[in-house]
Amino acid sequence: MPELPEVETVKNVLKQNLLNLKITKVDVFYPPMIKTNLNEFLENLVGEEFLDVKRYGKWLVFETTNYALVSHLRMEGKYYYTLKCDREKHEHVIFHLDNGYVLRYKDVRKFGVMYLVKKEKLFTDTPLSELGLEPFSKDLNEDYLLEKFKTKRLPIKTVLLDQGIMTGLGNIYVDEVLFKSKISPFKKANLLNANDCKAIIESSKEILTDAIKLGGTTIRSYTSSLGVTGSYQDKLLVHTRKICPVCNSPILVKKIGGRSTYYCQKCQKVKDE
DNA sequence: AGTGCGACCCGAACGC
DNA sequence: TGCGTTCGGGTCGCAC
Repeated sequence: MPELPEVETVKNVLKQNLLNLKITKVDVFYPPMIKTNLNEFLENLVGEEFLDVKRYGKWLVFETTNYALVSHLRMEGKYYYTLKCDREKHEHVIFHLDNGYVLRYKDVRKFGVMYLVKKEKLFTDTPLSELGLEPFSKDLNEDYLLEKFKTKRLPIKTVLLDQGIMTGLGNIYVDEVLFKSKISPFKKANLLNANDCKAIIESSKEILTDAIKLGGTTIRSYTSSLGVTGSYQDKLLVHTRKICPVCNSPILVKKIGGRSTYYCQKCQKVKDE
């Protein structure tokens, strides 16, 4: 389930493989995942060369000669880079390359999406325009979070999943960040103070840095795909755990905003409410 | 504007 | 064993 560390890992592997290769043909087998004009997607990438691969939040961006191909893996999207071969089940987009290889996008649940825009439209005509700050941004500080949080009466868990405030955290790492910050996931965001915000920022950076080093988290049994076989799952402190590693209390699981939330009732108390 | 929730998908896991 | 049901993961779109 790709969150920031998984996407970062995939990005790095793709970048190692794709630079300077040209696209000779594009196949789309599930058109609804292409959110910009389908014919332009099929035609405009032909002859384009991969110049860079970047990550913004959980989004992948392939920069080509003239275009930006924006790709979100959602929960199960994967890329494979292999010698040309037959399409396999659940592969929805195949980019043919000028070295005899293909870049294949596989997504069992078909939740992933792609956009193709002219490079200069990347931050105006795609969902990237809606993203908040990167966790590692210099502009991410207590004041920024306090300002964003002050109008939000939703649980902090829900607010940290809002990619328009801070990008990159998903269901797993949000639980980890709140545990490390000793903040209850139920606490209303507008009730957090500067110290809470500071803790969230520091925890996020530490956890994401650590997870990137380990190649991300692999919770479900993934077949080996490009980049996505991390080992951070072994370091998770609350998510999927039964016993709190700090105080040995049972870890509780409850739904917040429809999402399974793991937390320690003793270490993560709701204060000042 | 903020909030709540269904929709999008499909296979694995679960219950009977 | 076989069947039906539930669940999950990120984001969007709609209604209030």
